[in-house]
Amino acid sequence: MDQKVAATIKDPAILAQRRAEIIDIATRLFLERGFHKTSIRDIARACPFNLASLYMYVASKEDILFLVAQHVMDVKAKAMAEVQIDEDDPVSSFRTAFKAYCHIVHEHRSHIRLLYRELDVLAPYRREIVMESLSTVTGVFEKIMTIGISSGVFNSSANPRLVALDALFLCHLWSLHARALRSIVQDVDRFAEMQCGILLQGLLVPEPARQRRAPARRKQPRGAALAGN
Amino acid sequence: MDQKVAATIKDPAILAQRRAEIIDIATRLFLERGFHKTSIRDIARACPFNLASLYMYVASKEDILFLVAQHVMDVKAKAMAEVQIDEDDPVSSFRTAFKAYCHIVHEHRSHIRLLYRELDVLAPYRREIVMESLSTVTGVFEKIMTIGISSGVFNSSANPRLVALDALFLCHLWSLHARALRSIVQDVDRFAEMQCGILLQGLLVPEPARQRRAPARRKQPRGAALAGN
Amino acid sequence: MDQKVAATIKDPAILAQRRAEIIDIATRLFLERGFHKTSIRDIARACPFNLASLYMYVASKEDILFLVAQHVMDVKAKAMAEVQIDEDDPVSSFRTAFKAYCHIVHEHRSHIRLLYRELDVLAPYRREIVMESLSTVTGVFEKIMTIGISSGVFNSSANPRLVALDALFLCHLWSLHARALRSIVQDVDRFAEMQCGILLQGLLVPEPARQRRAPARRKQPRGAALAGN
Amino acid sequence: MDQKVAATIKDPAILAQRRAEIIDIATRLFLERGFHKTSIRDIARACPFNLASLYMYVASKEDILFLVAQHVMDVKAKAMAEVQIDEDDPVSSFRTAFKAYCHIVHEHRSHIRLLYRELDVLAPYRREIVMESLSTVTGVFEKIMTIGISSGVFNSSANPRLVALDALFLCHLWSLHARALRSIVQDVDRFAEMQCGILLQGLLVPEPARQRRAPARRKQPRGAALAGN
DNA sequence: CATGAATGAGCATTCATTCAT
DNA sequence: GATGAATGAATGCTCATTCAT
Repeated sequence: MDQKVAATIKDPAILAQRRAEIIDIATRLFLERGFHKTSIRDIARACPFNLASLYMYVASKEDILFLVAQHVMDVKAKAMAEVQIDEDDPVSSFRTAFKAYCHIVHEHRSHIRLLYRELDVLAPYRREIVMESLSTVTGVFEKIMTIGISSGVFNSSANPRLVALDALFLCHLWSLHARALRSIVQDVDRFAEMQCGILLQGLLVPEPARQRRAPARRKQPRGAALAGN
Repeated sequence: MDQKVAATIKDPAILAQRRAEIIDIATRLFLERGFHKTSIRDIARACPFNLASLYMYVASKEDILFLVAQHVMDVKAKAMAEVQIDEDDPVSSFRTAFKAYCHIVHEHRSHIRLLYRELDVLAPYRREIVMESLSTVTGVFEKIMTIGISSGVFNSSANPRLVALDALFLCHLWSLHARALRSIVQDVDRFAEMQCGILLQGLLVPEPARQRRAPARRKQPRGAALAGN
Repeated sequence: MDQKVAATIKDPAILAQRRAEIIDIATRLFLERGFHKTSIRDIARACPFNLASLYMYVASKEDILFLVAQHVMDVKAKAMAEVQIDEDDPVSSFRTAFKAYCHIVHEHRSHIRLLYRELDVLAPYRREIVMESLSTVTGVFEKIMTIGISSGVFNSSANPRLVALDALFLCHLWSLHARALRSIVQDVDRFAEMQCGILLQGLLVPEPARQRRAPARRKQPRGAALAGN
Repeated sequence: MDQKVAATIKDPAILAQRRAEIIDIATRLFLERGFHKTSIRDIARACPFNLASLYMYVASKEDILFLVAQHVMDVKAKAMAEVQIDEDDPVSSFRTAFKAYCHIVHEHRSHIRLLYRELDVLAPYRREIVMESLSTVTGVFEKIMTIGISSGVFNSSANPRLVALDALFLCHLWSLHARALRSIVQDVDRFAEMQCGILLQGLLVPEPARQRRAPARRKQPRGAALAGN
């Protein structure tokens, strides 16, 4: 993971350890004040080594952001990789994966916000390297979708990759629009269930079961309709 | 929209015109290099007036970002307000609104990315002012949902506000992950249709039509899972 | 008094009135924030006329300080000129003048501090013009001294002009070292008396009356000696 | 003396040397053009190091003024501390101290003027730190006065602290009003003698020696005037 | 391998003053 | 005579980075 980031130091063990420290400290500071308002001096000050030394493990401030971004993605990917998924039952698999990812998002909600905010600082090729880590997550959903479609459980018109992306970002909502969501759902579990329900069942009531109450066209929606959920 | 941003100038006509120029230029530069890497000097250099004059129309660099953000939101809100929606048919209303918003997002895709990136620079109270503009869009979806639910077309278990937020965000995907999407869908129209399809119909094939190929292994009945908790 | 300050305006009546306004406002602002931290815009903002108009009555920021300084000196000089002095009795004249000037200093203590602080901003020739106003005050003391010396009441070895300057500045102490004085004397009246006493009587006990209590050489001064006053 | 002024540098020797250079240069510039008209760039330009380096030794422009002020006070205090004073003879002690301080004032006359002018720029707590150095000087006079009073040489009605302040200020006159004094006394020595004479002996001719030429007109007996109230 | 010192380039903002109308 | 708009020139300060030791 550290390829692409040049160092003046030779010993890989020291390098790894120092970088871990840098990542840890920088992440904390970037979260607190953002990338641009955190100076390299701020980072060095919090490090157990010198500002000049820092430049032995890292070649520029951008490098640090890259390392931090990669680390965040790594942690998320690993967490997702550990989720046990029963491939035999696509529906419950989907649910499990969705809920799991929601929890991961919840746990790293500020990191995700950080990435959405600061990733554009990176050179395009690095941005892409970071973004590619997403495939660990989308891959899970894609696989489930493909299985589900071929087994006839999932709508064959749904594009697995698009659905995977949707799933991913519907979870990210919890991090990106926390404020707006707070008035709708209080905890992640409920959020995960609701989102998953919408995604799986869709909004439409299935034709046969539908009974139009129309011609009702009142502007004021019925209390019951709103309270029903 | 210009309230909350102080100016040293008196003539409102000049103020409006100059600010329009500033917003235009700043938007372009912020998109190119980001807010922090764009200096006030860069902006002034591209303006037909002096750096000191710039401060007659705007009191700080943050003001400019605020103006830009408000402008972007305004344009989007106005475009959305012009969409004709037939309230009698919630489903087609939803589709129309969704597609319309997708197109708006498409047209302003870079601006939206800008907002996601730089909004955190603003003072919280200003961030909120900007975010409140979203209600113009979510409001449309919320209303459609409420009508649809009360008329029995939409699933009564769906929370209108959450769905509205989902719709919005599913459209934003087009802006935020254009790159990842490019390999899946080529044009907005198709994107809009697919997303709208997923949202409306869900991923599950309706029970009666389904023929399970694999041996059933459900942990709990599907309906129960949604209604439960 | 307004000579030496150029104006673009012709009508002397308007000029005088406007300048009076400017002096008033500028004095207030200079006292509050000092000369350098008061911008010409600050002054104009508090004026009933425009910043550009201000430049019709005054040619530069320095001009304003000059006007203010002259005004302050003028007011003090006039106040001193009104003091009734009985030339027949030099001692009581001296006392009266001293006390009167102490009160004037007290009344304008912040203005005096302002002058001590900011006068060096003025071009030397202007500084001198302002300083010359002091002669109104020193003149009073000089005259009293001269009379007193020739009538044998005052020590003929005392230089009238030096004494006059001393008297003046011993009064200024009240303005310049207010802080240090606060723990010694509370009100001007007492201060005036004490200072005047020292100046008139000197510190030495007249030879004939003196009785040395020596050889006492204790490091701790006697409580009585300190409490005696 | 350098406490209270933060630095980014670690080596105290370099810090001390650089600060000495800064103090030296800044003092010169502040004297020439005043604090506000001297820019940090002006100072840096005259320094053997860079503008950015300057900020390694000093954290703000105010710091520099503080350092300069402290230095001036320090030098004066040290010079005063070296004056040999014979406590057995308060009168000659007073004279020695007074003359010594006059010479110190003479040597640093421009620095004293600088302090009177610019000290108000400092934050109050720093102004106080600087002013407290005055006690080194006033302390000397106070002590002499106290001894002199208790041994009956000095007028017991004189407040030692006020006299100390007066002595100080009467010396400062040489710095603050050099111009006005030039026509009265040419050199410091003569000035010191005259001032000291006035202060010690007072203006009044002792009663027994006095021969009034004018008809007496006293409003109240002299002694009463001093003791009264 | 480590670090203290150093710096060129840059930043947001302000201000006294002028001038066309 | 009055004023709104405009600006050239500074100002105090910061920062990512380098390099001699």
